[in-house]
Amino acid sequence: MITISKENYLKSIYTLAKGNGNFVSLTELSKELNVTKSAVTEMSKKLYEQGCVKYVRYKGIKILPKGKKIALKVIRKHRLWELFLVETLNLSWDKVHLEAEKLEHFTSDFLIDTIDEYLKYPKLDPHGEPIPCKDGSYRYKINDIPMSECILGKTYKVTRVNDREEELVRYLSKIDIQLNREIKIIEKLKFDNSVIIEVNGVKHSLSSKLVDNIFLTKANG
Amino acid sequence: MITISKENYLKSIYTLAKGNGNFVSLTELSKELNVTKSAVTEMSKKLYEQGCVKYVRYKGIKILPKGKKIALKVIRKHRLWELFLVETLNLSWDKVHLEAEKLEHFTSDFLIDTIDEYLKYPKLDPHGEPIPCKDGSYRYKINDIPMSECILGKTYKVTRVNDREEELVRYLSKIDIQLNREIKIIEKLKFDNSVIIEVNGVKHSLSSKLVDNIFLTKANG
DNA sequence: TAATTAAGTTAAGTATGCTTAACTTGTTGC
DNA sequence: GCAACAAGTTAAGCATACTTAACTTAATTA
Repeated sequence: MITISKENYLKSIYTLAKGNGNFVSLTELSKELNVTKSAVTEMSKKLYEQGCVKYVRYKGIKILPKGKKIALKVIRKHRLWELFLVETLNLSWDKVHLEAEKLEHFTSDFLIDTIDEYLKYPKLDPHGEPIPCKDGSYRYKINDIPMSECILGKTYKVTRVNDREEELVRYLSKIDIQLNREIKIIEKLKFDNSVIIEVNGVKHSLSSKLVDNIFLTKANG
Repeated sequence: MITISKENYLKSIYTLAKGNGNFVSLTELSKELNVTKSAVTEMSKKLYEQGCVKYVRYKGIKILPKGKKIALKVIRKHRLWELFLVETLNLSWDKVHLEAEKLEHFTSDFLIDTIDEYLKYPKLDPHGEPIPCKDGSYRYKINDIPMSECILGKTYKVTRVNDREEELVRYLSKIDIQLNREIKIIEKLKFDNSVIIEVNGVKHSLSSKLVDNIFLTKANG
């Protein structure tokens, strides 16, 4: 039986491995899911028994095709819900993550396919994350870099933000950053890894944590 | 803590008491919720300890204001979801009940209020059931009778059907019965409590179980 | 009124998914 | 190589919400 808890574990394993299918450490997982390491060990064994993951004691956990399929299905539901709520109800992009986090587990395949069709098979969710297709493939390939890796003085376009950090998204709205907004990298401070950027002529200092969760693409021209 | 299971118990207690606040038998509840009587006994004690119900051993269970508030909130979420899915995604009225049954427990007050506003504070769901307001009151008072109590030869309008019976709703669609459709009571068979009706000039025999779940109002003229 | 039956209760047990506490394993720096 | 520490595991225990089986209470009816 794939429970809601298992869906969440698989989603986190897939996400933390960044789609590479790498091993994920159990400590990392426990932090992501806000549970103890022992809870993760226990669940790892169950997911292994169900053929969803490869689990090597003292090493970590790695997603397998069966688990990946489940993870992508949940991610698909999450991102389509986010976009649907923004599109139909005009919810702001900082409010949809938490709602989608719950709805994703209680939506039939039929309903999510209907939503997909209604939205005309969109490629990206409101935070710039690609939406998996019904068959588990992506309609869009990510091609951006975290702000921390950007080059000084250049101008970029914001193409993706981490929706799991509600406060981050809310703060970005506040300083008038949204998807496709052009920003310029003014300064990168080595000592705390913060970055100073310019948006619409206004300068802002972004902490290291913010900088790791904002993804950019080179602006055309 | 009000869990999903408790929400479902309270919803059923409220519904089975038909809003009168009467005692509900535990056997009735166990059938409604598809659990054993012992499970109901156990939960009754918990709901009593939380002040949601009055529970008298060997007698039954009766909803209290605290429990009623929770039940109405869940019912509100259920019915608004049903209507929202019909309105935005064009789902048919026989497909929305099961979806709403899950979504109702995972929808924030903020989200459901937004949906309520989007739908312009509707009075009725797709099956003709009144939708509770945010404050727990009803915008609409039911004023119909079950088909079993209708008078021979008269013409009525279908104003409400029991959405919990998916098959019933699907069958009604099949014989072209929808809300506000006019039907005429042709014959009532005593021996099995079935009723023969006429819809759009076509006669249909409806079993006792169907007849108990369809509610009618006298047609004007 | 006593027997029968339905309704309701209790006790013991199960699965899931957590926790804490004590432990083992693996890795890293000196 | 080994001490120190982080990572991971194990064991015992808990809460929720079920189950089955055996029981008690209440209502019905002959």
